[in-house]
Amino acid sequence: MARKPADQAVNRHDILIAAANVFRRKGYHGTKMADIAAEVDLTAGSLYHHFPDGKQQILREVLTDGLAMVTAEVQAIVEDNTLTPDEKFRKAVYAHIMALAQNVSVAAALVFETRNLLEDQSARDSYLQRRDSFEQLYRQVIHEGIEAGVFRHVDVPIFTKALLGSNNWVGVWFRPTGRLSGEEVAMEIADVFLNAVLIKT
Amino acid sequence: MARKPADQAVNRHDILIAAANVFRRKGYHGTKMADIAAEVDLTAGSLYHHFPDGKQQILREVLTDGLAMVTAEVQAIVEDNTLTPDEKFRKAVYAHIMALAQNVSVAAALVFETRNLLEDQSARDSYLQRRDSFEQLYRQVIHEGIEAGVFRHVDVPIFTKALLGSNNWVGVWFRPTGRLSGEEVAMEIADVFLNAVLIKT
DNA sequence: CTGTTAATCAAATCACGATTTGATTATAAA
DNA sequence: TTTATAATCAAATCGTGATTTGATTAACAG
Repeated sequence: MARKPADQAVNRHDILIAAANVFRRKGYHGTKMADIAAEVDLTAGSLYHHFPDGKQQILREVLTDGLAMVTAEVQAIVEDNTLTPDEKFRKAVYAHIMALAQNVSVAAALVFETRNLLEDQSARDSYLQRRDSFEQLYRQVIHEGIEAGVFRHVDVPIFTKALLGSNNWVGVWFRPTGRLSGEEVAMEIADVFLNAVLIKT
Repeated sequence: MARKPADQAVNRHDILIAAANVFRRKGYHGTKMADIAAEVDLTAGSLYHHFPDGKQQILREVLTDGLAMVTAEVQAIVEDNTLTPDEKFRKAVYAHIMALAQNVSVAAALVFETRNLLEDQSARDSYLQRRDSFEQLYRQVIHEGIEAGVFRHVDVPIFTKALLGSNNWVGVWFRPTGRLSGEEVAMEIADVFLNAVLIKT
């Protein structure tokens, strides 16, 4: 009945990656449908075959997929209850930064393009809600550490914002070709925040 | 010879503030000249009287003025050599965040709109250079603390990026009507990063 | 083979929004 | 008062870029 995609045919995922790349270079509004199309050797019109709702839909999917990816990484660690609070915290931050460093374009989109989602009231709300849930993961980890008596009594919401700010920012400045690898950066930043919360012995 | 501005006439500064406000709501590309004009009760065309180079010039001035303002605040503290390294660090972070919290729209522009400056090769380069100088201020302070033996041997560039990430992010989420005042937020975050670098006793 | 649907393209559409232009008005200086 | 200039407006200009439309081609199902 239906036709199976041929090898050279582009798929939705290729387009989303391409879009994220262009978004990083030019920003959502600065990106033309033709730019995204060119990146995957198509014409602008052809994109509507894959994304009937056009540019806005592409942005929406770049962000939801990106957030889902990052969330999955962090959640896996948060749910591992064999870890002590400080190990859990360190690993969560490490995993978070690694996920961002390995997908810089998507990471940058998560920082810069979320604002351009402000149409589609429903789609946007559901995205923001998932973003809040992600933040909640960190609050929970920090809270557990405080309860367990290993973390200082920091203001959890503010500490979390500070942490997210640093991590998100990695998506803005990190370059795989830089002085340090993603692993090293992730390690260093995890260390900074762990030192910031740990009770001094 | 020339005419002195009447009381009700708008001036360049009013327009820049208005522009920053609209930028925060809609982003640079999402902002129409008419939007900025409306904010100060003018028509789009009239803006060209104050900013002959149009929208791009307005963005450029919002950013350069904003960066200059923030830099001035931090620099004043960095240059005060009566302060111990840890006091200097804490006060610099505090002043930085206070400056951002008191000018949220400008702060948000510094984060989100710098990318849209990517025209005017010269103007852009000079801006980026000043931004680097600002970052350099922090690196210096941290370096001094390490030399003085009061700070851990953190990776200075990475630690600085982490700090800037957190601080910049304040411009994104902070609302003057929120649970905590700018002072409280500034205090809390300064505390987080001070604890992160201070050598445990 | 033949028919059906997926993928793609080239060429319209169609709006929107930055900038320009040509008055018009207000105010300070003389 | 006059006059020059600043400040402003309303109405064109002029491109650009998202989306639509109507073919055209390709690959699988039968």
